[in-house]
Amino acid sequence: MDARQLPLAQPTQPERADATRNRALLLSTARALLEQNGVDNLTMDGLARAAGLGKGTVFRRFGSRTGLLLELINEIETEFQRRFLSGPPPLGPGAAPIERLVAFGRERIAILAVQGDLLRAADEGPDARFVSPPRAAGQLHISILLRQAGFDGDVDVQSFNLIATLDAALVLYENRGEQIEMRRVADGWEDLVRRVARPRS
Amino acid sequence: MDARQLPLAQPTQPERADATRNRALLLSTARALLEQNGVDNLTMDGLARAAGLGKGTVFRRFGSRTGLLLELINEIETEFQRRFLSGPPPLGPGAAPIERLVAFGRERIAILAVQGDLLRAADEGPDARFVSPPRAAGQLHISILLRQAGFDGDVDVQSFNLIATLDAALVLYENRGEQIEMRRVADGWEDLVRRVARPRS
DNA sequence: GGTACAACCGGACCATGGTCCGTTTATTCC
DNA sequence: GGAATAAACGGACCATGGTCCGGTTGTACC
Repeated sequence: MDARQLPLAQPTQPERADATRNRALLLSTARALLEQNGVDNLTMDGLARAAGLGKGTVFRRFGSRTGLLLELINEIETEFQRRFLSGPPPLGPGAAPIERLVAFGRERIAILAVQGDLLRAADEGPDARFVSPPRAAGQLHISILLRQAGFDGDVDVQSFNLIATLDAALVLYENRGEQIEMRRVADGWEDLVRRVARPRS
Repeated sequence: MDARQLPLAQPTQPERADATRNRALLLSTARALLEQNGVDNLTMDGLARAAGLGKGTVFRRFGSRTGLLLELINEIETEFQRRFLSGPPPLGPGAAPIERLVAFGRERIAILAVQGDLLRAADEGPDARFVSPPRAAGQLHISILLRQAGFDGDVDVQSFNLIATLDAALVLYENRGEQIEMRRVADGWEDLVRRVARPRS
């Protein structure tokens, strides 16, 4: 059992009171703007102005637009993580590894169906896409389950392959661009997992 | 047998002579800049200046930076496409479908090992990533081979899943970020394909 | 050749992510 | 409370992808 958590979730170094206040203000303002205009229209400058702060402040707090989105997503990801790490089966511990894997993907896809746009926007940038802590946590989880299931292949590589299959942009494109219902995508995940997990030859 | 080709490869509507000339000039200039400075330092304005043309011209010819990169890549993709559509086996026709699938991924990964940065840069943008003609062609190819192999699952969804596994950014991250040798990535592809293609249950 | 028109060209202009640095302010320690 | 310091702040500034439109030029047709 690996207890790695989202770094975002743990309290960071002591932050000055005004900084903390502004972070909270920015996050709530961002959420409001998000709900109102959608993620595509959330600009850093606009957020700064709406919060009555300077643009520099926004960047200092979150580093980049992606960083901001990552914090906005944090709640969703943390909740998901909690559920697959310690929630009820079949997602959480207690069910067979394969069943947990199946549930993991199905849950993920269900989340994407609802929060897809935000999740997708959050891992933009061709590089940063793989560095995000939530993604790393999910991949680690897959690795662990694969091993527990007695997977007899290259766990590292296959965990990359499996999680790539749950990429927000990919799933959203299948669904919206290609008109494939989420149900089929989810069934596809289950089928893939079961095929992959069977002993080799 | 589906003869769909890269739209890029077929001659488009008659283009005025100066336009054609400038397109060629821009492409060769871009290639020179690319070799010299790397893809990250190729800017549209810089290209225009280096070619002695206006920025608007560059955008008119290629639509966007991604469009330009797509044309730069066209040669590589067309060649690859030719090989898997009509080249010698096991990549081309003549080998068993599964073997062709295996060869397809291995070849793709080999190409990424060499031209990775350019290929990755070419499908940026969270949306446009799936629309690019080369990708569509590759996915279609996978679909066809899966069917020929008698695959008994959801071909559409699994072709998405399989091709996602060969994404440039993903493979490059495995290799460079996680220090997984390309050989392992390629072996992982083969293993994945063979597992997926076996009859269900 | 001349004329008309569509296509092309250029570069000013815009939007937005990100950086910089002089100024302000919270905090700590006397 | 006051001084010292590190952190935070703000907004001007930069780079770059992308748009626009008035002027130019290739091409077709007479």
